[in-house]
Amino acid sequence: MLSKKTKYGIKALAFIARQEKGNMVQIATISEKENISHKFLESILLTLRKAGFLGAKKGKGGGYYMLKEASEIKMTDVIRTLEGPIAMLACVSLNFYEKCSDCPDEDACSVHKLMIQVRDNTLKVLRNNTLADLI
Amino acid sequence: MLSKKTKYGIKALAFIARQEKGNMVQIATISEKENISHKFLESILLTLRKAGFLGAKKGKGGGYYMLKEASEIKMTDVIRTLEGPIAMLACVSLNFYEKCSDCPDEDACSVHKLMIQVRDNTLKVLRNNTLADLI
DNA sequence: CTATTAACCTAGTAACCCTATAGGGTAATT
DNA sequence: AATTACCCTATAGGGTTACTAGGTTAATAG
Repeated sequence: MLSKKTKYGIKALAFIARQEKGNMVQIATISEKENISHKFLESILLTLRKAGFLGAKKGKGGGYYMLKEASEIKMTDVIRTLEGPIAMLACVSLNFYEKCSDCPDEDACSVHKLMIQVRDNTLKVLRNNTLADLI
Repeated sequence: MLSKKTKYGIKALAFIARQEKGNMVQIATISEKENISHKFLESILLTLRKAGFLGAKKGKGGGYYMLKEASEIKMTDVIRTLEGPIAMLACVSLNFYEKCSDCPDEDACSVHKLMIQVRDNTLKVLRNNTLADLI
């Protein structure tokens, strides 16, 4: 299950992407419109800015804005930034791989093979969807 | 990410299904072969028995055994029993639906639509795989 | 130059869940 | 009598989640 952090982050990104180009969006605006706690959202947007999805400007008239076109932002990248691994098991994760302590031989593991199939199908969906598709 | 409970449960089911028909498998055997804590496994197998996947027999020569053919056990059912929802968000779950507190209109939610796609693809894989496919 | 605005940053935190571990007793079967 | 599942409680460390509090820094308006 996705954490609220991820869910809120995606909704916030979509909100910003819906604005006219160059427009600044403030935390408070998103917080109100999307029913997200102001402080929690603050930390989420900071993460997204540091990951290169957003730019920010301080002071009056400041706020957050898109750095790229929404169509260039793959949902895989957003979710990996906010949530971490997309795979259901660390031993089948492409970006967050970890060996299972209980498995001497990964290739012999029945669960492993199944979860690779699930991962591939999930990735297919998330790679084909960009932020633009959510708007 | 899947919990260890689910992972262990699937491995245990696969282990039992690999035996000759009618054979009893004891907790201790699975625990040793699959590197799973005996007590933890005990509670997992109990869950699986109560859910109707396994039968059990007490006393000498007792143990767990399959109640159905492995090919009749869909992975969706196993995972729902052990893990709960398969969907990434409760608001797109077929069996464990819950409304999101922050969404006034589900159909307008950008994340919702995406997660339905993910769910459908995941379900496709898990429904097409039975326990027999893991062996 | 000052006040205001709004993002930045560091902590902290309460509640909850995960992954067991431990112990003990009961019930059924051989 | 021995074996093996069943069932209950308790506990405990570690981690995550979803925030909250409060101060700092940068930009802009007047």
